[in-house]
Amino acid sequence: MGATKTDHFTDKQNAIATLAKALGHPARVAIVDYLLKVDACICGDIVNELPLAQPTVSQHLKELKNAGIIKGEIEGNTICYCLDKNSIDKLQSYFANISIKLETKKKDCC
Amino acid sequence: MGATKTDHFTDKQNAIATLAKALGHPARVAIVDYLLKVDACICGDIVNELPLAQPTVSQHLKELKNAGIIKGEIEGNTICYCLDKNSIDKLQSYFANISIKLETKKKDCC
DNA sequence: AATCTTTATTGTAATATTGCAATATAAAAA
DNA sequence: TTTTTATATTGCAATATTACAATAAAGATT
Repeated sequence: MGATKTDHFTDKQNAIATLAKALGHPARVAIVDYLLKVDACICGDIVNELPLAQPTVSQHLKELKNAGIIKGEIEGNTICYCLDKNSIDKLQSYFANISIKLETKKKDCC
Repeated sequence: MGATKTDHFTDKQNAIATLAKALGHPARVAIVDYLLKVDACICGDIVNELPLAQPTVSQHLKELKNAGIIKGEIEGNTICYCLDKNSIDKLQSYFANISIKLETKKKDCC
């Protein structure tokens, strides 16, 4: 095998997994960090920021976009990619909820 | 190639990527959800909860543990795995920070 | 001790990911 | 229009992931 059985899990579980997976590579975390650092969407020099070749960066951007972490399109000679706050918030609230529930958990044997 | 160039990114980026990657599969999200739902650490029936064979579940648990999402050991006939609040909090604060920064961002072209 | 129960490990096949060179595409500049 | 600049796509090789059958390991039960 090797293919993930996504149809056996809930939509929410699949949604979280998709978002998390997109950030499961340091290059993509670095892209997110960069998009956050530069207070603009004209980010044509992501390639220069990363220790990766241009096609590789382009591929990572594509995956971030497919997962919904970033949005935007290219505009002429410059790309215009922004973080999608909606997706970030989904992740944030998912983990916040876990954290709160763990806080009030009685039995903690580990 | 195929190997990730982890040495070219910051420790924090690698740390976030490792945690996110561990949750980048719906089965592992389902395991986290289950560990949170059952208010105890004796969780010997995770296998019955998931649509996966026992070795596969064991492997996913191993990956969650390696990444630091869960902690614990087996105790006799029952496993005792708990969520590691520290890791969850790392993810939560990472995304919360992004969300806050996005909130106050001036230029949003997308 | 022999058996049962539970989890881990090994081996293997199928599939996915990562990375880049080469090339294509498309808008901007000359 | 030609050239430049910036990004995307294709094709391919190396590696990683996913899944499970078979088996091992180890504590619990009889």
